[in-house]
Amino acid sequence: VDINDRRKPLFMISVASELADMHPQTLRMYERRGLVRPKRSLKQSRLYSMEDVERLRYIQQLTNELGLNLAGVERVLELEEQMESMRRELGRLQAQLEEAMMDATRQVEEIHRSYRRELIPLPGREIVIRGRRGPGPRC
Amino acid sequence: VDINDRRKPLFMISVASELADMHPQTLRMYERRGLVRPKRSLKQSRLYSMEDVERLRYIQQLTNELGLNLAGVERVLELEEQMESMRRELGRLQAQLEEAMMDATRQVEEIHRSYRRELIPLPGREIVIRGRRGPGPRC
DNA sequence: AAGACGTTTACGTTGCGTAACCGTCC
DNA sequence: AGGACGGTTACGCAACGTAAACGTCT
Repeated sequence: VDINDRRKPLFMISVASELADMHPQTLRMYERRGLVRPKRSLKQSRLYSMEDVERLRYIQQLTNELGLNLAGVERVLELEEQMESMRRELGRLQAQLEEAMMDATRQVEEIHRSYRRELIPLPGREIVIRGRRGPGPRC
Repeated sequence: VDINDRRKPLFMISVASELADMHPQTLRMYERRGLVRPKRSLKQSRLYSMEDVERLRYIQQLTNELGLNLAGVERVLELEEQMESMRRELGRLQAQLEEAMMDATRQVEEIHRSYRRELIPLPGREIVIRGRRGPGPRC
C-alpha cells in the first residue's frame, strides 16, 4: 500500500472538488465527457486519485485562464499526450544515436588493437609497410 | 510571379469568405484574434492567400465539427505547429542515426582494407598471423 | 451613384458552470 | 434522521456568429 502512489484512488467527490477548487457537479460533468475517469468505490461513489486532482486543476487552467471550452480541452489533452510520447521517442533516438557513435569509435579502436595483436613478427623477419620499408614492426 | 505559390495573397475578403464558406465578419474577427494574418492591399483591404483559406477551413473544422471555441483553436494550432517541428526533428534524428550506422560500417571496412593494403610481403618472406602460420598473404 | 471595402455596435443561439430538486444508502 | 452520495433539470452568463448601421473610396 503505497501512500505516495499518485494514482491511488483516495478522495470522494466532495474532497476532490475541494482540492481542485471546483463544483462537485462540474466534476460529474467532466466525467461524463471523459475528461477524468475516477475509480468507483464498492458503493458506486467516485474515488479520485491525486493524479485526477492534478488533471482537474490543469483543466481548470485551460478553461478559466486560457478560456478553452471542453471540446478544446479534450483536443489539447490528446495532443499533449501525443507530444509527450514524441518527446520520449525523441530522447530514445538521441540516446541511440549517441550510443551508436560511441560504439563506432569503440569498434574502430578494437579493430586497430586486433590487427596490432595479430602482427607478431618472427625474429629476424620484417614486415613491409607500403610507402616505406624499415626494419621494425609498427607497433 | 508564381501562380502556384500558396502563400501568394490573391483574394479579397468577399472571395476568401466564399471559398472558406464563412461570413466575412467572421474572417475579420479571426484576424483580430490572430488566427489568420491576411496581407493588405495598398488600399488597406485584406488579401487572403490560398494557405490562409486552407487555414480557415481547418479552423472551421475545429469549431463546427469538433466544437472548439476560438481559444481552443489558438492553442491547438500552436500545439500542432510544435508537433510538426518535433516531427521534423524526429525525422532528422532518424536520418542522422541511419547515416551514422552506415558511416560506421563504411569506416570499419575502410580500416580493414587499409590494413590489408599495408601488408605487402616481400618475396620469400612470410607474415605471421597469430593462431596460424601460412605462406601467402591473405589478400 | 453603386458597390466593395472598412469599423463599431447590437442581437440570438449555444455551451458551460451552478443551483435546485429528488432519490438512495449508510 | 441526517448527511453524503447519485442523477436530472433549470437558470444565468459569456462567447461566438451574424446582422445592422454607417463611413470611405473608386
